[in-house]
Amino acid sequence: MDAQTLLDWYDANARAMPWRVPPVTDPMASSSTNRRADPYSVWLSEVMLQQTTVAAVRDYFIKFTTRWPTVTDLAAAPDEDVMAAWAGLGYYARARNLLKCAREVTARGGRFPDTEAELLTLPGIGPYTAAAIAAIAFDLPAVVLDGNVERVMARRHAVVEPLPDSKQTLRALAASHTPQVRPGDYAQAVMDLGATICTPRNPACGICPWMSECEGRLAGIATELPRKRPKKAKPVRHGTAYFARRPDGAELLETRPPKGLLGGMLALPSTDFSDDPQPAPPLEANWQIAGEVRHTFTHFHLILTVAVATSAATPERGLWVEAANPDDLPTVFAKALRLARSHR
DNA sequence: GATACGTGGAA
DNA sequence: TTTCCAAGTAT
Repeated sequence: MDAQTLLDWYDANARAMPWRVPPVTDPMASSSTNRRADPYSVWLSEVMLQQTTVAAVRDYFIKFTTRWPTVTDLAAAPDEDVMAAWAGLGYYARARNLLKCAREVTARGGRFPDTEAELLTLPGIGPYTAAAIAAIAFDLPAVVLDGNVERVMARRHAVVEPLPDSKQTLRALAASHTPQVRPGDYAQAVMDLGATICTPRNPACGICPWMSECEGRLAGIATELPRKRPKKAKPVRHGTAYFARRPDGAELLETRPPKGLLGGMLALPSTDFSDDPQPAPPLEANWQIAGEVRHTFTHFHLILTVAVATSAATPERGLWVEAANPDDLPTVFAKALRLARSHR
C-alpha cells in the first residue's frame, strides 16, 4: 500500500523536533501504547508553522512552552507579553488569534476539542490546522492538505492544472492516500517528505520512497510541479518612523492599532506606509534624519525614513519606556530602533 | 475568488 | 539584487 511505504520511510527518517513525539517503531508496541504529542504542543507548533519554516519556529516554540507550559497558562498571559514573545516571527494576527483561542479553550475547561469540525470553529484554526491537530494529536484520519502535500500530490499524480484551481483535485488525491492505520504518523510523514525530499527546487527523486510510482517523475515533469499562477509585483511604499528620546534616556514607543499591518505590536510612532505618507511626529521637536531602513512585507517593499529627536515635551501619543528591547518589536521596527540608537 | 498579512534563507 | 517561497487564515 502506498501509505505504508511512506510510514516505513518515516519510521527510519523522522526528523526530531521539539514538538514532536518520535514514531514508535517497536513491532511489539500496540497502537494503544503509541504516545501522541499533547494537543497544546501540536496546536502551538502548527500555528507557528503556518507559512513559516521549521528553523524559524524552533526557538519560539521552546520559548513559549517554557514560559507558558499549558494552554491555561497562555490564556492567563497579558496580551503585551505574548505579542512581544511573538515579535520577529511574523503574521501577527496569528499571535492575536492564539490568545483568543487559548482563552476560548480555557473557558471550555482547558481541553482542546478532538474533532475537526469543533477545532475549525476556534480562532486561527483553519482547514489545514484543524486537520493537522485531529491527525497528529488525536490520530484521526483527517485529510491534511498544506503546501507540502499539494506539491507531493501534484507530482505523484502529474497534476498539471495550476494552483489554486487544482486545489480540490489535490485534496481528493490526498484523501485517497490517507490511511486508517497510523493516520497521525502518515500526516507527518507526507509533510516531511515534501520538506526534505519532494522539495520545491531540486527534489531528491533518486531517494524518494515513492520514486517508482510517481507519475510526475515518470513523465519527467516533477520538478516543474505544482504549477502556479504568476504573482503580482510588489509596489514600493514609503513612511517615517520617529524615535524620540527624553533627556533621562526614556524612549517613546506606541502600541499599533489592534488590526491590520503589525496590528497590536509595540512599535516606534510612525506615519502610514503609502505612496505619499503624511508627516505625523508624536511630539514637536527638532527632528533629524538618522537614515533609512528597507524592508519587504508580503505585498509591498517599504522604504522607512528614521527620524530622531531629544525632547522632554509631552507626546500626543505613545508611551515613554525606560529600556525598549528591539526584540520585542516587529523586525522592521527593530531595525529602525537600532539605526536610531546608533545615530549620534 | 481575491486580497491582506512577515520574515529570513536559498538560489 | 531580486525572486521565490515555508506545515495558512481571515475577510
